[in-house]
Amino acid sequence: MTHRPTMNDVARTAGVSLKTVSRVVNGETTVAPDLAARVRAAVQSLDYRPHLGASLLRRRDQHARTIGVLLEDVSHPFSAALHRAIVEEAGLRGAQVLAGILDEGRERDLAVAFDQRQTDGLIVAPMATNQTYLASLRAPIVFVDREATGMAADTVVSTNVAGAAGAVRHLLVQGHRRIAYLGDRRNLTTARDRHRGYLRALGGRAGPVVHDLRDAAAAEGAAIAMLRGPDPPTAIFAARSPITIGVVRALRRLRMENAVALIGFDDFPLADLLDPPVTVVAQDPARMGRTAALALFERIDGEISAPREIRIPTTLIPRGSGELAV
Amino acid sequence: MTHRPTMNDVARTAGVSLKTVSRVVNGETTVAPDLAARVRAAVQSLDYRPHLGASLLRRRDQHARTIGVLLEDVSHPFSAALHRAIVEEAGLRGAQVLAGILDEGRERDLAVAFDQRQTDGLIVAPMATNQTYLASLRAPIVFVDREATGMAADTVVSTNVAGAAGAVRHLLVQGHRRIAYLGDRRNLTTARDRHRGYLRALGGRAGPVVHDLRDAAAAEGAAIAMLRGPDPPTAIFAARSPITIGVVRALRRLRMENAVALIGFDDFPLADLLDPPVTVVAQDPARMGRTAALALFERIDGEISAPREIRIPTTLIPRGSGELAV
DNA sequence: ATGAAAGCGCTAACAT
DNA sequence: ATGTTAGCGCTTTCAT
Repeated sequence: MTHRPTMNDVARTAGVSLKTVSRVVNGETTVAPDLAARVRAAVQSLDYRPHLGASLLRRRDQHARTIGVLLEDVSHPFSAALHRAIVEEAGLRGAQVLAGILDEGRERDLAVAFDQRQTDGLIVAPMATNQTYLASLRAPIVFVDREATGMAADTVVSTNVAGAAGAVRHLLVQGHRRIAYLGDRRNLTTARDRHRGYLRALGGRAGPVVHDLRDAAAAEGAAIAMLRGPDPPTAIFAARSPITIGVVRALRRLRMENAVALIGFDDFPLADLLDPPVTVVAQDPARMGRTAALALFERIDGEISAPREIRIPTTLIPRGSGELAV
Repeated sequence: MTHRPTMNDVARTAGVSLKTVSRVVNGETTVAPDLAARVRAAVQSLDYRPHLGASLLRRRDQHARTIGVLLEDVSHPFSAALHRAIVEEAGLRGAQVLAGILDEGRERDLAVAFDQRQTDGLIVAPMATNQTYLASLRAPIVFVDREATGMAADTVVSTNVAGAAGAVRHLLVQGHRRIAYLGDRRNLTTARDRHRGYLRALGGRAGPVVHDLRDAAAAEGAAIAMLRGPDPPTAIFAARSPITIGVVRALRRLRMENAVALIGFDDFPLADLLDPPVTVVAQDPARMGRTAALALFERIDGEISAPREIRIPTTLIPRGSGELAV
C-alpha cells in the first residue's frame, strides 16, 4: 500500500518548505519562478493531488465550488433537462454539480449527506411532505419545480395554475363541456396547483376528477374505468406526463384516440409521433434550471434578501389530440 | 454568523471529554448510559452534525460510504435505469451515490473532482477516447456500458456483437437482403461492437453503412438520404435508440414506415405505441447497474484479482417494425 | 519572498 | 469506562 503523496512529500522532493508548495498549488504569485518550477516538477513526478477535505477543513470560510442537486426521477425528461441546465450554468461559474436521486423517504438523508460533503448549496425538487429539516443545513437551498413546506427559500416553479387553466380553456373552445382531470397525489404542490387551474377554468362545471395516480399504469386503469363508465368525458386533462402516457394507452386500447380529446401537462419525447400527436402544456425546464442555479449562486455569494418565488411561464403546443372537436 | 458547533462544543455542553462525544457519535458501546444520554441531549440542543471531512481526514483507512457515478446523458432511459439500479444496490450496503454528468471533455475533471471528494469508488460509462488518466485515482473504478481504453478495470457491458448480429439475422429471416447500418461514432466501443455484429451476420453481403450519427436529427437526415438514394435498403439496423428514433421520423416523413423494416439496438419508452411498433434489441440496464455496483463494492472491500469483463445478454423484442417482410 | 508554528474538527493510540 | 495527547493534510498567522 503505497502512501498517497502529501504536500510535505512534495516539499521534501522539491527541497522547499511546505508553505511554498501550498503557495504554488494555490496559484499565489509571490513565489520565485525557479522555486515554483521545482515545485511543479515534484508535483508531476509524485502525481500529487491536493486533499480537498484537508484544505476545506482549514479554510472554513472558503467554498468548495460544488453544488448539489436532489431530484426525484432522473429519467424523467423534465428532471434531466433541469439537471443539464444547472450543470451548464454551474460550469460557467467554474462549479461542479453533484446529483442525488431522491427516493421517497431518503430525501433527508441525502440532503444531510450532501451538506456533510461541504457542498456550497443545494437545489432540491422536494418530494417529502415537509422540508423543515432542511432549515438546519449549513448551505443555502433553492427549491425547484415544487414548493417546499415548512421552510422558506427561493423557489422556481412553472405557472402551474395558469398553464392548467389555459389547457382546459383550450378544450372548452373546441366545444367540450365534460372535461376530466387525472392527476397525481395532492400533497405535491404541482398537482394541487394544476387541479386548481382546472377548476378555475371550468367554474362550477367540473367534470370527473381522479387524484393519486402515481404512474402510467395507474393512469391507464383510471382512464379506462372512466371512459367505460357512465357519462364519460369528451376530453381529458392529464396533469403530468406519465399520466398523459397512461391515458394515451387507455384511449388506444379502447380505440377512442380520435374520439376523446387529450391535453397533457409537461411535454415528453415522441409526443409528436403518436397518433394523434399529443397536445401538451410545455414547461421550460432549461430556463427553470438556469434560474434556480443563478438564485443559488446569489445566495452563496451572500445575498440575504427575503425568499423569492419565481414563476416560469408554460406554453401550449397544439399537436392534434387537444384539437379534436366534441 | 453563528459558528457551526463542533465536537468540542458538545463536550463542553455535556460536561464530558471530547473523546466521549466521539464514542457516542460513532456508536461505540463503551460509554455509560447516563453519559451517553447527556451527550445525545447536547447534540440535540446544539444541532450538532459531525464534520465528515475532518473525520475522514483522520481515519484514512475508513470509507466515506459513498460512490460516484459518471454518466453521459442522464436523460437517456438506459442511463437512468443504470443509475437507479446502482443507487438501489448501494442503498442495500448503506452507501450513498453521487452522480455527475459527463459532458464530453469534462470527464477527467469530474473524475478528479469526485476522487477529491473522497468517494470510495467510481462507476464510469466512458465517453472520452482514453481513460488512462483514471489510473492515478485513489479509488477503484468499474466501467459500465462501454469499455475503457488505456486502463484495465472491471467492465460490465451488453453482449453488443451478439445482440446486433441477432437483430440482423432476424431481418435476414424475413427475407431482407439489403440491410443498412446506422451507427454512432466508432471511437465508442459500443458502436464498434454493434457494427462488428452487423458485419458478422451479413458475411460478405453488407449493405449501406453510415457512422458518426450523434443524435436523432443526424440519423433522420442520413436515413432520408439513404432511402431516397439509389438502391435503397429494405431494412435498417439502428445501433442506438436516438438513431432509431431518427430513422422512425425519416420513415414517417417518406411514408415508408410500413415498407422498410427497422430494428433498433436498445429499447426506449413508447416504442410499442408507434406505428408500426418498433422492434428492438433490449439491454438490461438494471442488471448491468447492479452488477457494476457489486463489482465495485468487491473492489472497495479489497478484492485484487485481475480485471473482469462481464457481459450482460440482450433480448430481441419483436413488435412489428422488424417483422415487415421484403 | 520564504518559512516555522499553530490549529481546523476529528479519531487513534495510549494512558488512567 | 473515560480522558489525554498527538496528528491526519492543509492553510493561516506571524516571523524573518
